[in-house]
Amino acid sequence: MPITIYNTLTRKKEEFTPLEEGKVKMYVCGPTVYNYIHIGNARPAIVFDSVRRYLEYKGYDVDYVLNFTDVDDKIIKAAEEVGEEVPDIANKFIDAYLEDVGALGVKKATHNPRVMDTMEDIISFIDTLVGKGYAYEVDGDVYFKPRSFDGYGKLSHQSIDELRSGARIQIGEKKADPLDFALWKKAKDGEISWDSPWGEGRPGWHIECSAMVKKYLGETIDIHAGGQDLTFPHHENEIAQSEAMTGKSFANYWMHNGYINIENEKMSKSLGNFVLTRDLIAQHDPEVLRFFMLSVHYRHPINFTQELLEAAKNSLDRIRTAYLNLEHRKSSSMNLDKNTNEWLTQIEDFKVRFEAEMDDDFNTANAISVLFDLTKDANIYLLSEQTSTNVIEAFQGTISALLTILGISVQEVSGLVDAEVDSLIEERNEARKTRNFARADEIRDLLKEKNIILEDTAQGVRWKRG
RNA sequence: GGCGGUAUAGCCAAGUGGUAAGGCAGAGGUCUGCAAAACCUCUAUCACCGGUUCAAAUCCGGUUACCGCCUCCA
Repeated sequence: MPITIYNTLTRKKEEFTPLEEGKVKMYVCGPTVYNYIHIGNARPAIVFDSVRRYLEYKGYDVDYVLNFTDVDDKIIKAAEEVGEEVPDIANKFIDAYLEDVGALGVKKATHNPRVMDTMEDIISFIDTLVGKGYAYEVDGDVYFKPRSFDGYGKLSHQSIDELRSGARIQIGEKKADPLDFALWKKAKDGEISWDSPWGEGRPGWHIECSAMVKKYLGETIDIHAGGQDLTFPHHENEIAQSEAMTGKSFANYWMHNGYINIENEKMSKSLGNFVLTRDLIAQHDPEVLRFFMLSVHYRHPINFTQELLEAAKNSLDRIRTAYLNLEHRKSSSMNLDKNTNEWLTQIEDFKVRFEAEMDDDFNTANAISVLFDLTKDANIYLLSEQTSTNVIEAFQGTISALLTILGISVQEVSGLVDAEVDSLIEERNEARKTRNFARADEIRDLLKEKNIILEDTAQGVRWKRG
């Protein structure tokens, strides 16, 4: 089955065909590193990481580039406020970003380019655009002229004349046309700056991505992704810059994830309802947050509340509990032939169904529902009086493999507990044999306080951490 | 004004022509010494109006509500 991707450019789901067989060039717009990331920033990180994981699962070699915007007004402002240098602020929040998304199960990108390290490429990119007549310099600033680029508006599906009404010229800007946007900004006094053919200054926001894509992935890439709000103007401008530069198609598939609301309201500073990823994962299992994000289709808006996160935890626990119960059953299983092949075939079917859902524009919500169906089947299998080791292992292997595509672990707990706990469990077993249930319950309560939950089964006592 | 999104059970959420997946929460039952886990059963005329069709949550027209982008906010 081919993978289909909803392409913002065409507003249709399209069959995915990479430029080069077996390889995917993918670029995701990363954060401006001036603060800890909020959960709205976490969404694209998680969503596109799962896209990447699935592509890799399907055998593609994915070159995954995620940039850091480390030179920008907001960073300069943040640096001024705390009296630190821009690079120090950037370094600090890049580290924090990597730590946060790492906890969320996001794989490391192939490359994490930074603006400061790409300066030469950016400057020469701008220089070429000026030379080709797509951009012009005014008093140390350089602007791009969207009107000089034919396809402007094709991503956001806006006609250039409609856009005009929204555009405006801010004080201090010297644009010839309100639509023009900055490629290079002249340095203000004391501001961090780089030397260029137009004097001291720094790059505009959009140009970095065009330059980085070209540098790390080439003139045309397969997938370009980011948050919905980046469609216009950021991605539209990237297309204009890059295609003006190369005369070639910039990206074949454009993917955009939907927004997150907090308690049904937009996250905003004025409402004071920013939820930092860092704070959240300090209190909750980060993978629960990831599971929560993936339980909604990536293009749809998602509403965040503590209650919904709690519900997501309970949902994920259902899958994880089944995995642990399978584990417990392993020791009392043997290699049986009866019905084994039927079960193995059935398990394989779930995998096929899961893939079909992921093939359909990465429908993780439906893929998760397949995981629940698989879980149910596993639970039903565990009702059998006799179980076969290879079926148990097939269930476990499949649950684990499919969760891994989503970037979530089964959270295997070690089968060992400390000696004291062990002897208590042993004592309780003896107590139960002699029908001393008062003592048995006492021990169960005692261990519960230690966050160890005992469950009696036909195959003996089973324990897990609460 | 331009472009776009969303409206499905108490809650979350799939589903774009063939009679409503899945999860959470809740109720009853089975199992259990009691629990837990699990299993079984139960809970929707899909925002509203009209149309097309043998058949619509799904297509068309209209209405309402909420939201996003058009301001370097993922």
